[in-house]
Amino acid sequence: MVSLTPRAERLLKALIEQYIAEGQPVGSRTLVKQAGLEFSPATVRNIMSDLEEFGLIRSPHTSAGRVPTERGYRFFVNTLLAVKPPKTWDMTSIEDRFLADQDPQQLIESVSGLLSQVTKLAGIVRVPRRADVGFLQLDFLALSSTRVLVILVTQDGQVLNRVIHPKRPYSASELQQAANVFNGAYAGLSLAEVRRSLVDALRRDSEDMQQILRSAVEMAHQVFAGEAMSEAPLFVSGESNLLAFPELSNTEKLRRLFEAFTAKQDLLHLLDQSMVSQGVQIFIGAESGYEALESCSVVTAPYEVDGQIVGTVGVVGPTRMSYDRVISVVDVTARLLSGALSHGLPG
Amino acid sequence: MVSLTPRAERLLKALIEQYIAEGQPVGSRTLVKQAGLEFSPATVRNIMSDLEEFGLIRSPHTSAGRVPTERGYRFFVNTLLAVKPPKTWDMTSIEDRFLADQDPQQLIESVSGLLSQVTKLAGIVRVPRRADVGFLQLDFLALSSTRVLVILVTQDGQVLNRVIHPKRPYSASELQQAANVFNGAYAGLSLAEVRRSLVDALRRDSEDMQQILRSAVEMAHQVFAGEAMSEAPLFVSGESNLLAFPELSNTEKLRRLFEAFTAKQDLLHLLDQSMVSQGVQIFIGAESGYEALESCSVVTAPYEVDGQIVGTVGVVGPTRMSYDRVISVVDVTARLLSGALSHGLPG
DNA sequence: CCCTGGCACTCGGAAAGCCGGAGTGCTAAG
DNA sequence: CTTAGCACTCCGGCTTTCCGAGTGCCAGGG
Repeated sequence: MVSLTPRAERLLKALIEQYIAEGQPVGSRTLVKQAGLEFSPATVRNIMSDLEEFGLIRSPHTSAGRVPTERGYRFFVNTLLAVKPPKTWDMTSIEDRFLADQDPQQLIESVSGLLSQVTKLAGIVRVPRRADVGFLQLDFLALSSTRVLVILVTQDGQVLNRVIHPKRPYSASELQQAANVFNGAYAGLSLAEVRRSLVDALRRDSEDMQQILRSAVEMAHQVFAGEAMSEAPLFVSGESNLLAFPELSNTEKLRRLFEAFTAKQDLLHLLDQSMVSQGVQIFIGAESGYEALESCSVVTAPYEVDGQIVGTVGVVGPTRMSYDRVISVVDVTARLLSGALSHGLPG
Repeated sequence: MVSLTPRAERLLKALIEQYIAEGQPVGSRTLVKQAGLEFSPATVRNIMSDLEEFGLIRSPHTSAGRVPTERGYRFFVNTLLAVKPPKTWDMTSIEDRFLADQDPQQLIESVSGLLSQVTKLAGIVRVPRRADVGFLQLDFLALSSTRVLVILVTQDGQVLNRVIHPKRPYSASELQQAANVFNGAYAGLSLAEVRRSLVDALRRDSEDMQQILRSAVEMAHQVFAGEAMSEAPLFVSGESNLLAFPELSNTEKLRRLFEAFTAKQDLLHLLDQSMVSQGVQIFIGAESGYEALESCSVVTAPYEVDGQIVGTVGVVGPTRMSYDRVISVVDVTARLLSGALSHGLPG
């Protein structure tokens, strides 16, 4: 870790803040004026020279001002940034969203929209991979003589449904009974485990299985084999906000970025990393390790249900973003979401 | 309607096809070469001059070639275009999607992705506004003593669920009974009508209502009052495909367009229009009436369930798109979707 | 020793000028 | 009516010029 004189730190902070605000390389003169520094441009130039040696800033070319490097941003967020609570205006618009009492599921999905609206960047939310969550119960509901609605409820309150066409008609009471037997047999496992058990049970095809359980297993298998189970558990919104940033508006990069949003693969991996530790995490530029996120930063924070981390919320924007604002927004959103989910479930 | 000499029509067709393929203004010389015309560039210039007077083509500037106007595209699709069935390759990739037996709901949502993949443009799907579809049945499922999962099934196979927290605990049989009574009372109405009835029933608060129905009405009301009911019934995918087109890559237009995709309002109105009549509809450029879709065309086709139009599939791309290909893809997709939905439901 | 004013230097970006090419419109001849 | 020829236009790309912003360095002053 580099150590700078207090003056150099002050300067760097002012420079980065200025650059975040304006998006233009900032020169010694403007920096003196803007930050109200008590020394001259020449001095500033000397200090800048040092900062450049440390790799914290660089000049795009000889006679432009300086812009922060990724390392500069990193130093900035690590040691120069005092994260304040969100502006009251932001705060209220976030809280409003959580006041409306909704389904956990709907709430989670809406959070990405919330984040994008408040930060004017792209909001992302990663929900638990379906296969990983706990199985709570299954129910069969006859829609007609040939169609049965299978409802799968997970322990975290997600509901999955699918219509299947069983081989023979079942009466309502048969279905009821089948569900009861099934729930008894598979209570407490994770969805992935249930799926595995189902495959086993079908393969064994044992005669000793109750007839009714057999039916249930066959029908349930159709749900657990469905692609809904392996769906990428990621919501993105407000991608179009990123079009407003000139540093991203140039064709190829933008293209890559948007494809990353659609493919979701990379983002998912990134958010997985962020789930291992608590609190806000920040990936600046290449730190994320994904080419598509080259000149972007990602700010994430995990949220939890009953003390257990289950997902992540976050924001994607250009490296030149208002880290203090974004960090506080992401942080408070994750907290409120955790609260809303943990509050809503027990009781 | 303008009437052109066969030669002029041939020329126009060749010009538009060339322009769609290359995206560059096309001049007399290249046109002669490319289309293998048996007359000279000078003649072509004369004819082009006529076409320009008719407003079918225009030159971006004096010494560029000609590009089609919106009117030109319109004439092209109306009278010059022979819509062929999709290329076999497209066809198989479409059919593959429909082979996988899925939920109607999942199928519908996946179609926008399908369209965008096949056409390399943005795919859109409009599903019935929730409030308009017919009510089929409601069910209550106890998750815990304080949480009840309400499952709402519509006649077209959509399933809506929501967790509510009733005032007092209900036993499974009470819930069962409540659902039965409720289903009997509201069978056959549209969701909007059900909602209205519920509000009425709650307002009247009449003593003569069965106790169990009262409970059902109260719980159901929480579902019908939820925002899921009024959700914009529109799916968009593959927006990022549009970044590949140079004519759209210029900042502000693109921005508008993407905002239209997020806001959904305009697209929804447009698709509403397309639902009134059968078959493929094409909105070229300003024809749609929405500024955001300025240099875009929209190709749509309604799909039906049991002979009733219930939604629309479509594609959004630059006015310079391969209309023949896109039209046939949209058409066949709508047909297959109708087939899959109508096939799956009865039985 | 550090700060500061001064100065020469560099470089990018805008403006201006200069082709070359592609394409047109017109005209006159076949 | 078609076509070859020709003059003309205008865009795009290229170079040139110029200006301004900003730097680095140096020498003088606190």
